[in-house]
Amino acid sequence: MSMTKTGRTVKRRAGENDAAEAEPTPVHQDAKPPFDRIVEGDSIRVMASLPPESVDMIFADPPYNLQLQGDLHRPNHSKVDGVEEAWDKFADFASYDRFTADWLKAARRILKPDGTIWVIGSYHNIFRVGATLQDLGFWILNDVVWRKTNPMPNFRGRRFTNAHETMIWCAKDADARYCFNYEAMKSLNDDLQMRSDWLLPICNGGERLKDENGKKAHPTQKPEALLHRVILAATKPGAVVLDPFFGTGTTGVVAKRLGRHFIGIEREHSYVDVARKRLAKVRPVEDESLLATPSKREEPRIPFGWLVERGLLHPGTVLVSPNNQWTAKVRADGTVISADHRGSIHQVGAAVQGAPACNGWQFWCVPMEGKLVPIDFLRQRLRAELS
Amino acid sequence: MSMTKTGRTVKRRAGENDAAEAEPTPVHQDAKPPFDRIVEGDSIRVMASLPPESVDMIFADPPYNLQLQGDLHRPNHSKVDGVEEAWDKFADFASYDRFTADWLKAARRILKPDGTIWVIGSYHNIFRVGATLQDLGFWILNDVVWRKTNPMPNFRGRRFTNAHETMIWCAKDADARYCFNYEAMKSLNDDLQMRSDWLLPICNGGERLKDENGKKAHPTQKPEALLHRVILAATKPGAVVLDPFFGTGTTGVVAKRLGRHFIGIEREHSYVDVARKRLAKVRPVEDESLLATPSKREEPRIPFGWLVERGLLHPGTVLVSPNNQWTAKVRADGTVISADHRGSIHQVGAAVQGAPACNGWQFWCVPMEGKLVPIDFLRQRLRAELS
DNA sequence: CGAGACCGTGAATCACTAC
DNA sequence: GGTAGTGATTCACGGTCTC
Repeated sequence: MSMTKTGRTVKRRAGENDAAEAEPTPVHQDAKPPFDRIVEGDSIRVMASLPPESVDMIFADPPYNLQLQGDLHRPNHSKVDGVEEAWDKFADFASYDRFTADWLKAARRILKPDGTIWVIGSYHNIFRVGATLQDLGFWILNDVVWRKTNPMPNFRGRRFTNAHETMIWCAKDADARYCFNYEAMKSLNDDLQMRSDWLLPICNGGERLKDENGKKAHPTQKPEALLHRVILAATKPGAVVLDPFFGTGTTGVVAKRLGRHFIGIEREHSYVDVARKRLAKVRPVEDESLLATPSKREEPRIPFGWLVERGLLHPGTVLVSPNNQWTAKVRADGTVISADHRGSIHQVGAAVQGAPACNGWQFWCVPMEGKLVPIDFLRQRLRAELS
Repeated sequence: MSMTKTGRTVKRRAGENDAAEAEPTPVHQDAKPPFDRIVEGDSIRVMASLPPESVDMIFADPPYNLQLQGDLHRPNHSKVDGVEEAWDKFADFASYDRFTADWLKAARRILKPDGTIWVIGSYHNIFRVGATLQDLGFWILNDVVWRKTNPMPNFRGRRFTNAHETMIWCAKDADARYCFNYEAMKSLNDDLQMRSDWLLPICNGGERLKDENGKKAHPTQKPEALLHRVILAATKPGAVVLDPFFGTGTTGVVAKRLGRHFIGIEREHSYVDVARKRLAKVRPVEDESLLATPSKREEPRIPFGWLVERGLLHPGTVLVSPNNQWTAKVRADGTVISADHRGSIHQVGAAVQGAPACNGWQFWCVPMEGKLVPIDFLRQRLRAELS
């Protein structure tokens, strides 16, 4: 069957031939790969000029094809600074797919047989990227979700806050002997297996590169912590890491710091300029273990609504105050309603008492085995399950 | 160009026609949709038998075992030699894509213009599903990550623990007026916007259905909490929710409990059997008012002039901005006039501040009992009278 | 100097009705 | 169908300013 490991291998060869045929003018052919350098130029052409099977890992942050329609304003009327660069404009899905297949074929040709590729994207493009990766014979190892601690909110209240991006991690074929530093990932995660969802802040503050006017140097600069985990997970020291959409060079910075080689390809001269200066300041670390900052275990906050979702309480259940003086009914959305008030357990608790504030977790009770038990008991039970 | 909202609309019509043409033998044509029932049979055929534009939401958990799907939809393939095997492998992805496109087209035909569809999957199939959804003209609203609190560990230590699944939520086109119960989701999350990453345990314990031998009734039973959030987010009470791969009926159970109608389609008799028994035990929440969260957007519109007509404000009354900086006088026709501007409360509010827009209901105040109260308070009073 | 208020901002496919 | 008008809508941080 085509989903077998053998099947993948056959397909891969086909993909490589295609890429080779499409190769335009060679640039570095027969030359040594341009280690630890930025090559200014078109990704596909530059990759086509590199020796086949010469890089250990590829990290790619291609244009997302965002298709933003009009301006978006915050509630305070300020305008959201969206991605308006020409490099993110594609005529339609077909041309985006063609672009994706072209650069992925070129990437596949230069990837070592046991190398891996990471591609990051959002729902605008990631499904097309993933399907193309599979079509070209790449073997998906994981899809990894980057959960942002501080995403931009949804200002109009019409969707869920878009709080994550997706990375697809692939080996070249199903039976490739790719590199995964299991132990490093485990120790980075308090000695628990690293999961496929990573919680990391977006890049801002001092790390965010800005020009002399305070304008961001690149609209989509990735945080170094993200690349740290990627490179640490999937390469050994001394490996060659290539980034075909180098931007301001985050991949190169982290690779260099971690004792890996990098190759950066970037078309925009202004980005190349920023990346060169940035890289010049980076010094590789002597002792790698110093960088293994364990991730903090998150203690999940438990919204009251989760008790309803999870069936620990049902819509219509009556909550009672400790003295039996007040009652409130549970609603499906996790609010409660008393005779005169509707809102959160805290709001309604405060309102019925005429108090300025109230801890609804302690105030509201449910009868259990003949006694009134605060709903905090249920929260504790749920927290134990969720941790 | 084809990526515009208009483009989407055109594409949608095409998709519907395709589906209509592909329709096989009608089963329930011209009949009322089989509300609150399970239909035993093939998803695509059953959906083709339903009236067009008749369901409000579709939740689908399609099979992603490409090997099993392959032989269902593959065109005739009698012999394969070594070379053709590569084609065969490719044909497998292609046949899964064909299967996906077929059921999604059938789903699209029966979905109301303002309905939405949710599809859940893992990295094995979700990229192909997402690309097909886009190709058919569906407009992605969010990709939502279900983070599992208790995923299966990775035993061989060769990858990250696969700790999540992905749901894609789509409207029928870019300019559809889909349903999103923003306030309900916000309430459910302690009054913070609901994000695109959801933390929920997998289905086990008492909720997990097992046969008399303790064997799981279904390999991938979804937790009811997941469906609770999905259905509460994207439907109103009374809506029709269809699940074309019903399994043991989690979608139906939650829909019924939350006062929505369900239609379940399932091919395997054993699953239908389990689902029927399970559904018979479910009792809907009695009080419908516990199910829906009121939203400001849906409240009846009250023109400012009505306050003047009804005597809650009089011509000549002076409105004041919260900081006492600006004033405007009420006119008999429901416009207001400041030193330099005349127009609606919104227009004058914006003009005096030099802002691009202004919500006059919140901006303008009247003194009441020594304090400045926004005129929105008067609107609420009038609304109460009129309801 | 520290605490707290205030402001700016991030890969964003972000209304709806009435005329 | 196009245009104009109404009016609903934000979380986590980092940096700066104020007291």
